[in-house]
Amino acid sequence: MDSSKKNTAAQILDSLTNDIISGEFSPQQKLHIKTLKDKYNVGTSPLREALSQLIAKDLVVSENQRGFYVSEISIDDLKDIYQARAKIESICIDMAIEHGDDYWEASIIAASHRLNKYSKLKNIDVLEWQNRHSLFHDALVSGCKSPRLLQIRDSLFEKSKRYRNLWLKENVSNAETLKINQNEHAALMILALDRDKKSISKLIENHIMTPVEIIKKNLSQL
Amino acid sequence: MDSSKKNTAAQILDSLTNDIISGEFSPQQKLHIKTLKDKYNVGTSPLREALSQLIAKDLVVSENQRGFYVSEISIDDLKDIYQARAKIESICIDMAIEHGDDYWEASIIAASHRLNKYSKLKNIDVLEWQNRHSLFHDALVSGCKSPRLLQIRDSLFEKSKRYRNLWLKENVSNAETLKINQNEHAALMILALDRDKKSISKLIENHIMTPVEIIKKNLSQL
DNA sequence: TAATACAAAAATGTCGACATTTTAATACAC
DNA sequence: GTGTATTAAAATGTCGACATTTTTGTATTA
Repeated sequence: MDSSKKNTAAQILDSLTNDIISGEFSPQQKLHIKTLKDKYNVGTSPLREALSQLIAKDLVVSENQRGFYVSEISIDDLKDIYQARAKIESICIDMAIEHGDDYWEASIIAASHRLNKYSKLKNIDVLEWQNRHSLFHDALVSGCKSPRLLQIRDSLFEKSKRYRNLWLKENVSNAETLKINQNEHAALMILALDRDKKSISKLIENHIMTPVEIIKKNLSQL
Repeated sequence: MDSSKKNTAAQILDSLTNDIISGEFSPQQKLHIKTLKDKYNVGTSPLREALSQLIAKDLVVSENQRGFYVSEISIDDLKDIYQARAKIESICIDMAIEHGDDYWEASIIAASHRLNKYSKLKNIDVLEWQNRHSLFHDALVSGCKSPRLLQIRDSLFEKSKRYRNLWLKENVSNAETLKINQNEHAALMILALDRDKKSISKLIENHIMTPVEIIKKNLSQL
C-alpha cells in the first residue's frame, strides 16, 4: 500500500470520494464535521482539507457557516454529464485515430478480446465485467496524447459513476442489452482500426448515451 | 463586496489563484506555509484548505511532508492546454449553433460590435480589450446549454491565462496581428449566424491555436 | 577534497481548544 | 393556536501549540 505514504488528508479524500460515489452518502446529505471526524478517526484539519478538494471536484458543496453537503444529483445533470462525456470521448478517439500507432491498435484488439471472452461467460461478475469494459474504452482513447483531455475524461467518468452506481444498486445487466452492447464494441474496434473518424464519432456518442434513458427511469422512481 | 460573506479559506483561495495566474508566484516556486500565513495574515487551517483546492485545480502540487509548490509550466503543457481549449470551444459552439435562439444571435452581434468599436481606437487599453474579447467568445458559446462543458471551458481558460500573462508581461499586441484577429472574429460571427458548423469548427480551432507559437517563442527565452 | 555522520534548525501536518454563528427549543404575547 | 422573541444547544471555522519529518549546517573521517 502506498496509502502509508499519503498524509491523513489524502487518505480521507479517497475514502470520502468513494463513499460519495458509491452512494453511502446520499445526494444533498449533510456532512457533519463531528460525525465525519468520528467515522474516519481524524482531526479537523485533514478532514476539512479533503472536503475542500471535494468542493473543487463538484462532489460537495458548502455554504459559509452552514457546513458541507453532498452535491445534488438530477436528471438534468445526468443528461449533461453523459452528453459531455460523449463529446469528450469522441474527441479523444478522434485524436487517438490521428496519432495512434501499432501498439495502440494492438492494445485495442487485446482489450476487446478480454472483454469479449468474459462477456460470453454464463455467470458474469459485474465488477469484473465493468473493469474489462473500462479497459477497452481506455484502450480506444489511449492513442490520444492529450493529458488534459484524458484528465477531463476521467473526471467526468468519475462523476457519472454516481448515477451508474445508484442505478446498479437495483439493477443487474440483462442478456439482451449486453448483446447489443457487445455488438457496438465490436463495431467500435473495427472503425478504430479502419481509422474511420466520422463513423466512430457518431457511434461512440450513441454508445455512451445509451444508459441515460434507463438510468433516468430508475432515477425518477427514487 | 460579497467577499465579506466568504470565509477566510475562500478569500485566500481567490488571492492565491490570482497570484499564481498573474505570475506573482513563479512556476515551481515553493509555497512556504509560514510565508503565506504572514503574507495573507491568516492561520494554518484556511490556508491549507485553499491550497487543497488549488491542488484539485492543478495550480499547485504537493508532496507529503515536503510542502506545496506552484505547478510547473512547459511548452508541452502550453500546447496541450490550448489544444484542449480549441476542441472544447469547438464543441461548445457546435452545440450553441444547434440550440441557439434569436437572443443568442443578438448577443453575438452586440458583443461583436463592442469589440469592433474598441479595436479601432488608437490607444487600446489591453485589459479592456481582453474583456471585450472574452465577452465576444462567451457570447458565441452562450447558446450551448451544457453547464459541465462551459465549466470545463472556464477552467481551461483560467489555466491558459498563466501562459498568456507570462507573455503579456513583455509584449503588447501589435497592430498587424490585431487586424488579422479582427477579421477572424468577423468571420466567426458570420459563420455562427449562418449556422455553418463545419466551417466555424475549423476556424475556431485555428483561432484559438494562433497565440501558441508566439507564446512558445517567448516562453523558451525564460 | 570529498564523503559521511551527526546535530541543530526549519518546515510540515495534525490536533484540540475557543470564539462565532447557526439551529433548536422554549417561553411569551396576541 | 399561531407567530414572535428569547435562550440554550449544537455546529462551524479559525487559531496557535505540538509532534514528526525534512532540510540545513557543522564536524569528523578517509
